[in-house]
Amino acid sequence: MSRTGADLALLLLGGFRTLVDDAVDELARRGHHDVRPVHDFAMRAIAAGADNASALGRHLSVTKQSAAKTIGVLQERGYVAVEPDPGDARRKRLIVTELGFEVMRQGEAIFEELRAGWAARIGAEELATLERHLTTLVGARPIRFDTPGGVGRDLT
Amino acid sequence: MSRTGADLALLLLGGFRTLVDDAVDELARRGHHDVRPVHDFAMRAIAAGADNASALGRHLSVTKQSAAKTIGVLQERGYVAVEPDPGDARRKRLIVTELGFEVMRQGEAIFEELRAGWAARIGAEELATLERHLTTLVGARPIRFDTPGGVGRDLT
DNA sequence: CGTAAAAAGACAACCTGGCTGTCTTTTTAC
DNA sequence: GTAAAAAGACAGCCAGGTTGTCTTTTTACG
Repeated sequence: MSRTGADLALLLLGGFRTLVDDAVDELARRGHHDVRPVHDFAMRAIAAGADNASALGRHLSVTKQSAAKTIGVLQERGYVAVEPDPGDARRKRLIVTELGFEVMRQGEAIFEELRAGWAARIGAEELATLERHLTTLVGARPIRFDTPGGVGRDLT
Repeated sequence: MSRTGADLALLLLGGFRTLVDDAVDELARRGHHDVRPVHDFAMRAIAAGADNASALGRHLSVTKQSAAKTIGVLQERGYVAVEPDPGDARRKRLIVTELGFEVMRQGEAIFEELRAGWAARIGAEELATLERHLTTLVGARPIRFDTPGGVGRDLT
């Protein structure tokens, strides 16, 4: 059956939503009712080295103000701590807390289970091929998390 | 290289954004600066039979209030017309206008070009396989368009 | 035929995650 | 020493979603 380009876009979004919705549901079942995908991705970015709001914004391809909002929520919920940067008074250093790491670990485990389910359904080789193709097509482009309906713009 | 489940989710989102961002940019170049993906998908759903706000909401997996907002924007911009339903006074019938169809046609063409570019890069057979796999995995699940960071809920 | 339930839509307010604009403080570069 | 750049704070706005409440109309049922 022939598909249109728009259908391809919807398939990709559908795949994303399937994984993410299932992951969020499972995290909620495990007691974390207040974690959304952007939170997990933000914590991953912080743990990977984006340790201030400006850097996190760049990592997530959002403004530092938007990143700061997300940080505020993560801080409020105890997943991230903020402290002064000893080497630069302008900066606030971000630290993923133990609770934050716990949520990230559970998130990883859940995503792995979901991915394993996908591998079981279409074949591990086929899934690896699918991932390789998407890596080729998407490349290193920064991924933005705003509303699929929304249009982001280049950031400073 | 081994990938995590979260990376898979990001690859899917990245693929979606790549297509959609490029499509929106190209539509803007062709004079339609005010069309966002949710508008195109809403018009597609209306043209496919979701001809009132409640039905559109179900189609898009959002509340009828949210669908009504999108309809309001599309109406304001001349892409959709709203008229009373002769058979049911409660309902407002939605009609995609000629301008709306024009935008949809251009959107289709742009998405086809983008998809063709993908086929050129990884092979038409490989792309068809990727689509078939995603169709298997995503199935008929309704796709929601809210913020990837957001968590939608079951709707009435 | 009358009434309760359901459906469609309108309206208001809220939420989330993005944006722009403005400002202050601090660091860097010259 | 000063200008430019960077980091962050704050306010307000935007888009697209939600919930809650309400009215009108249709449907189902006794």
